[in-house]
Amino acid sequence: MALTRMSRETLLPMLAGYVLENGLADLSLRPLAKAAGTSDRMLLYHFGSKEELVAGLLEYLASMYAATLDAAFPDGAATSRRSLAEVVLRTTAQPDFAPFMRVWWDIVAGCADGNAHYLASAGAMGDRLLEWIEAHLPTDDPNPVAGARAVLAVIEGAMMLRTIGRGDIGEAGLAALES
Amino acid sequence: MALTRMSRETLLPMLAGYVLENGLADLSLRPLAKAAGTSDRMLLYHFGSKEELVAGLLEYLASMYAATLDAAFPDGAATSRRSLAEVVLRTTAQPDFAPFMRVWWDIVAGCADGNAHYLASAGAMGDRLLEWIEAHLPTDDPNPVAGARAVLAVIEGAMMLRTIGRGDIGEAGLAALES
DNA sequence: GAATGTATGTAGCGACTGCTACACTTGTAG
DNA sequence: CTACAAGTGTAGCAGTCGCTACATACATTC
Repeated sequence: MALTRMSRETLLPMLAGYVLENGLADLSLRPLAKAAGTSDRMLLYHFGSKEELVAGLLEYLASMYAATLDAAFPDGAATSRRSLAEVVLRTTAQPDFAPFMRVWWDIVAGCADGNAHYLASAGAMGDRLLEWIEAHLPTDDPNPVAGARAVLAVIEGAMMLRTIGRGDIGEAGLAALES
Repeated sequence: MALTRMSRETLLPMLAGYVLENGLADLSLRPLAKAAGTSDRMLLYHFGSKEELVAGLLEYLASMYAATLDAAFPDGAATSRRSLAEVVLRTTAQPDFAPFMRVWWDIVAGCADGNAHYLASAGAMGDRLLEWIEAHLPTDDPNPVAGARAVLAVIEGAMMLRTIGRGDIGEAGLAALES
């Protein structure tokens, strides 16, 4: 019997795993605790309240996302804005990415609800992706700052369209990046 | 005391009003019924179950959205793809539109969750907006089919970025439509 | 060895959830 | 006038929610 002491740090990865599988919208403490091998009582002990737990979780997910980004996508500069967008879109379409996408839209919905924690995390993740895009644009891109924003907007739109079952529209929309 | 008989048809507008104000994610029957001047008991009587009620609600919202679209946006063809996107983006940024946006992201999150009702409604709304865009492109657009898809992808991306507090990125991303 | 602070289990609170049973009133049709 | 279906109020079901009270372990410190 490994009576391993738990802390926020040891718990967060397991909690994140559960959330990635079950979404963030209907999160409740008891099943979450069970999945992490503890009790709702202890989650509240470590985090103080559900709200603080979710806040910590979002921060953790954002850092996890930042760490994943470089690993998930190939290195080097793309040959064009459009091909860069295609790479990102193709990668996020992988089944491994689906859980993260599901949580992502929960976060966006939370932002629309005015939740400050959600806004902070979503903003951080958006900024992180923008940085990554800007760093991977073709080296001869005439305007990397504007280009990265154009690529990001098109990518996010295509992702949303894919989520609502209109992936074909999103892919056709990539043509916007042809200059 | 107007003991007006209620039916799905008379209820739906009030239910939609409540949902637009309170979101779709945490919808529960009792407050919803109260807002509509009835009881949870009667909502279930008229709709059979919460799931059917929500399905009817989504259908109603989709039709409401279709009807609103033409009214909300000015008539006539735009002068460029970009200016068309700007009009849509500016219009959806109006405070009147905020409730609908909030529900919209709830619907998208529901789609990511795999809910078929949500997928059907979201798809219908996406298609409707695509049609509207295609009809309002500049008359001399070389490829309206592709152009509408490009505009839609950029718009939706910009809307999402605005929702997560990165409206500036979205606006800069409109540059993708400069050809 | 006593005291203290950290960690954990059990049990339960009040509020809320979708939903149902049952009785009652209506409006309408025969 | 009667019969029947549609509509509605009251009450309550079993379940879940976040959260708390209380008792208890254990490890460290004095």
